[in-house]
Amino acid sequence: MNVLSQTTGYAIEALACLAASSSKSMMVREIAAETGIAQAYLAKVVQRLVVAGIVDSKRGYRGGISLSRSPGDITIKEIDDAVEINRPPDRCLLGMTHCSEERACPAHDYWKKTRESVRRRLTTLTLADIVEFEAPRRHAGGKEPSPLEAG
Amino acid sequence: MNVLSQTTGYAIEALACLAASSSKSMMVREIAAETGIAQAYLAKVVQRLVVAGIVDSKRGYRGGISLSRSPGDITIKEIDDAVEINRPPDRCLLGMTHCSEERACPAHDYWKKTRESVRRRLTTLTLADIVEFEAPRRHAGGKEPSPLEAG
DNA sequence: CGCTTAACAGACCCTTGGGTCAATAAAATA
DNA sequence: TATTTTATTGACCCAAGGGTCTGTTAAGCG
Repeated sequence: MNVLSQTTGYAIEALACLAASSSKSMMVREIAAETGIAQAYLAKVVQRLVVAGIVDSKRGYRGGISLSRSPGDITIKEIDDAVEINRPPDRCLLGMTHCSEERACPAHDYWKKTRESVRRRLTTLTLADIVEFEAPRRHAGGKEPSPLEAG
Repeated sequence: MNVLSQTTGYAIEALACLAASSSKSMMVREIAAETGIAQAYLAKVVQRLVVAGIVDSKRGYRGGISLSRSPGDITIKEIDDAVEINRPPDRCLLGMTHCSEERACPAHDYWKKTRESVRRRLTTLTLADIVEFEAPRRHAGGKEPSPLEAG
């Protein structure tokens, strides 16, 4: 489990941005501009979300991406699983390579419980929670003036 | 904070091996053989422990390394700090890059508490605990018990 | 139809952690 | 003193995550 990667963080931010938008569909370019994530890389991340069925995409003129479900039905854990393709197995808290269920380290049970707690948190937390939580700072205007909004 | 690196795990295993040994001093080569850690790399890891003052070293004939203090006085956190030279700052649970004390993510407080709990655990746990915990399997006879042994 | 547009896909780059290898420095001993 | 021995140091190697760049495909529009 560990902590979510920077890339997963991008996915969450992007999806939150998409969910908070008034328009159902957005271009990757717009999301990149609004979140400050590098566009080329975000495109790759989004692709994984498409494959996982979390977002729908449409190519070409007036294309873009949109959520395939309601934000409340998209869990953070799900996003993480979609992005973190072939992730390494859970690591021992103490970094010991031979630590396992049969051959445990002194912190094994403690860490197992902690991981479990985190996992619960991630399966409980949905995209809707993220959006709601970020709502205030969105209204505050944010740091990036969002050049596209002016149209 | 996150989880300790594989390298820190090596350091812990090596120090535990050293602490459990009947002889006060051991050669890096011996520790490598006993723990299964690659000798050349272990030498580098040990070096950091020397610099941090956790182990003393003596070069040349009949040289080797030894603990500078009693195992009960060496905490896991301390070992981690010694090994993890210029470590990156704590990351957000959700991987969000802009998450900070002022601009928190929905899991920020939860994760802060969890990290704190882990930190306490690591400052409490000492090398002596590791040794004690591993004592049984040490008596069981070597690293790979070789399943055939039962015969 | 051709043009434009935006998602998609692949090759490539850079940094970091883990790891090897060869040379160097100091301590004991013959 | 020469030799052996072991820690120490620096150069280099490899894989993975994060990131860029250059196309290629599929939509809409005139």
